[in-house]
Amino acid sequence: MSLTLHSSVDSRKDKETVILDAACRVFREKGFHQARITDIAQAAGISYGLVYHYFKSKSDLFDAILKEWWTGLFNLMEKWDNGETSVEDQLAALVAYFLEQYQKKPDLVHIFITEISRSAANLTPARLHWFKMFLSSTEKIMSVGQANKILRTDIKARYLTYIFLGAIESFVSAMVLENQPLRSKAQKLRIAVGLLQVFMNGARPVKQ
Amino acid sequence: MSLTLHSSVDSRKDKETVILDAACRVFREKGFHQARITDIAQAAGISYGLVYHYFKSKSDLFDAILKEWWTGLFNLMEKWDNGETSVEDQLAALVAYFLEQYQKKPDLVHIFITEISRSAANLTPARLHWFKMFLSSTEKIMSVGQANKILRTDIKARYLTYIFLGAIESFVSAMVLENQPLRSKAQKLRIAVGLLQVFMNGARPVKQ
Amino acid sequence: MSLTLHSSVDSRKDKETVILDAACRVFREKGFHQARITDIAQAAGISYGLVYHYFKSKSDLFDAILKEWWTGLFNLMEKWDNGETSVEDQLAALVAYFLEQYQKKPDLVHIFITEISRSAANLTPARLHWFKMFLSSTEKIMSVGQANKILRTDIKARYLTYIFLGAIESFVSAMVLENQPLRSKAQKLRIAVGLLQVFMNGARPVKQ
Amino acid sequence: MSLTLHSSVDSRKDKETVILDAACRVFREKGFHQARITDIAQAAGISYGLVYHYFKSKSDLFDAILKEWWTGLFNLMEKWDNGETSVEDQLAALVAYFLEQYQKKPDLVHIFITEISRSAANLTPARLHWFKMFLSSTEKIMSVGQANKILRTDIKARYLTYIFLGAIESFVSAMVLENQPLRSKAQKLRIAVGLLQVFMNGARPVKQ
DNA sequence: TATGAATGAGCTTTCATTCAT
DNA sequence: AATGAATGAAAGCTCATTCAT
Repeated sequence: MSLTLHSSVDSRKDKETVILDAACRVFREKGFHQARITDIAQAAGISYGLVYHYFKSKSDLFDAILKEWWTGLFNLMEKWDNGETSVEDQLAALVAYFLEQYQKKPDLVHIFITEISRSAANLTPARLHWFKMFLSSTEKIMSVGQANKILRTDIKARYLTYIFLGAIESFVSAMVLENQPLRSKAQKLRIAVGLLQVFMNGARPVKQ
Repeated sequence: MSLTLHSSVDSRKDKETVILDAACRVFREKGFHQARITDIAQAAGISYGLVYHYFKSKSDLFDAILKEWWTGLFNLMEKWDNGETSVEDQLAALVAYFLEQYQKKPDLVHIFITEISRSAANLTPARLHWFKMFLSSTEKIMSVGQANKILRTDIKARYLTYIFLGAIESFVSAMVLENQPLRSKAQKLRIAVGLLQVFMNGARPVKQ
Repeated sequence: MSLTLHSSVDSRKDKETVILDAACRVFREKGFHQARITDIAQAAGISYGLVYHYFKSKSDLFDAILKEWWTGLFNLMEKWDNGETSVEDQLAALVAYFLEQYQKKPDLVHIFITEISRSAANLTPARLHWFKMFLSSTEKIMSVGQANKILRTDIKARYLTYIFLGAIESFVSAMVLENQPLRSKAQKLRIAVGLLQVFMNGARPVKQ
Repeated sequence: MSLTLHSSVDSRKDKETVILDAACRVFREKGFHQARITDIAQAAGISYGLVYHYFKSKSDLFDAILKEWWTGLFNLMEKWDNGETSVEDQLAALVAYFLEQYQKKPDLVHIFITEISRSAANLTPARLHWFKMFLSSTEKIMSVGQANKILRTDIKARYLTYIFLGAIESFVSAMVLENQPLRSKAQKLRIAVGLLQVFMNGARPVKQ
């Protein structure tokens, strides 16, 4: 009996995951507004009515997907609150997070880029809140980098933030568009290092 | 009489322009799919029926907006066919085009970025065609830059293209998001130079 | 001056006729509801606004077309009120009227058949009124024919009416469909005679 | 359990039938173009959205109605391919089919006449295809009748086809218009025989 | 849990009609 | 007389969401 219950709970989690994965795929393919619940249900191999058994609404389902993204990201960033991690390491860790996520869930990264980062103007208040928190945290890193003279100061910290995220996003978008998989750990490292190098080179202080 | 006729022709053009401008604004605010004809008509101060007097459909209206963008861009790029312009100058001209357009029509630039560049996966065939032509042309510039040893070759020309465009887009997106106006010619130049510098620095060949 | 006025009146008539002819063509091609004022104006070589200068509405324009039809038909039939014309001659005259009209204005006949005769269930009260008057008059002829023993009585006069008109309509429809012109007077006569013969043969009293 | 499943399947069929019947009624009353989905839904006692749950579009719904008509008709006619049925019997069977259908589904017959037979000029390609097949098959019967000297040859087989179908249609139209029900089998037979007689008499070869 | 029937708000588009010029 | 800009009612269709089974 208890086994049944347990497996039933697991089954709930499993089904939720199946739906979330399907939704991820469909949201990435069509975008939030163009994605239909029917599409998601079909992709998950269930009836569309069942989606509402697990999620309150389309919006709710979307937020559940985003939650995964933000949880991972803020878990990572809150470790830096003690100030012991170098700017380079923090930026490297950010790049690494994007690439790791891209490896595990490319759709999730793509959704973040297109539906959040690139659509910031139209976000719901809750979604905007998380995004702004993320921007602020990244901007703080840039400010420290400027204070430490490893980043140029003739471009505002917020702009450096945009450039940095833009570079990551471009790279990832490109890989999505080209359908490029991240095969080995080595390859991931090489790209991460290259990407960071391009940014740090580009953003290093100019000799007057 | 000729004046009347002339002003009548102008009136049609004027109204078309009013609609196009309103559409530009609304498409930027809400995105193509979320923008309603009613919104556009309201923004233009006319009834929704009139939109269809000037444009065949919502899609047609959108294409009319894009046409302006592509016309300007390809007019610029076809001058380089003779091979007499340096890679740096071509890239600088591209940056300048984006910034100039952003100054004149920030919404247009934003639409290009969000609806074309960042949504390439869902474009209509016609729209994809133009975008791919643009990508190819830019990639060709990067290839020449690599051949001339002013751009690193450990990153594929197509990826350099994405990074370059991504940097421009990030910058412009940031300005859109921050509602940052481009006040003086000097400011525009400074940003363009800075942006190009960041890219060229970041993308310059690595000493082995 | 008076010449000018006169020619102006003529010009009004002319333009009205042009519109009526165009409308006839378009109504026949598309049916009343599918015909657009724009189509008619285009067919007439004028702007759609001008149609409303000559006719109050689309419905009004349609009625103006029908008026031509009914006027001719009732002009013909009222001559028979004195009872001096034989049943055969009356039926022959009816056939002749349809064929003549078909020769002069095939579209008009087609409109009568499809929009009035075959759509009797949906007519406006005014249009239904005229149609019912025509049916009654024709039925009266059939009744006389039955009384005179030249038409079978085992089929109600009203049904004979439908068959008779149905035969004419079939023939004319066929000619319309096959795009068959009525070339000579002789040909017209031959068809009229044949058609009448088919009906009279078919409808003649059965020997018990 | 199996009962529940079965009744569920039935329920889908039932609802489809309810919609088809309602559509039949409305299409007959207003014609295809004037019939609104709302009308059909109202007639079926459901919401308009549900119509789209069962049928892809208004056109699709219309075709579903026509399919019933053509299926019955071609099932009947393909039995004659072996050439063993006499011309009279074939024509009689056609008349009978129209009358039987009229008895069961008068709206269906009316729709065929007004929307297909009488509107052949504006049919969609698919609809025209079926209609032309039917015309050809009927024309073939007439040709055989002419070869067998039981039908006059001074009228082309195709024209005889039009007259024959026109006679049936007139009759049926009349019954529709007069709201005349077909009460008994005997009555149906009498009308069928009368109708065929009228045609065969009218179309029999003329003695020279 | 699971299904899909049922609903209706909401969107694009068409087109008769009006009216300023 | 003549044009076509302007309006808005009306219709087809989509799809998130609810709910009976």
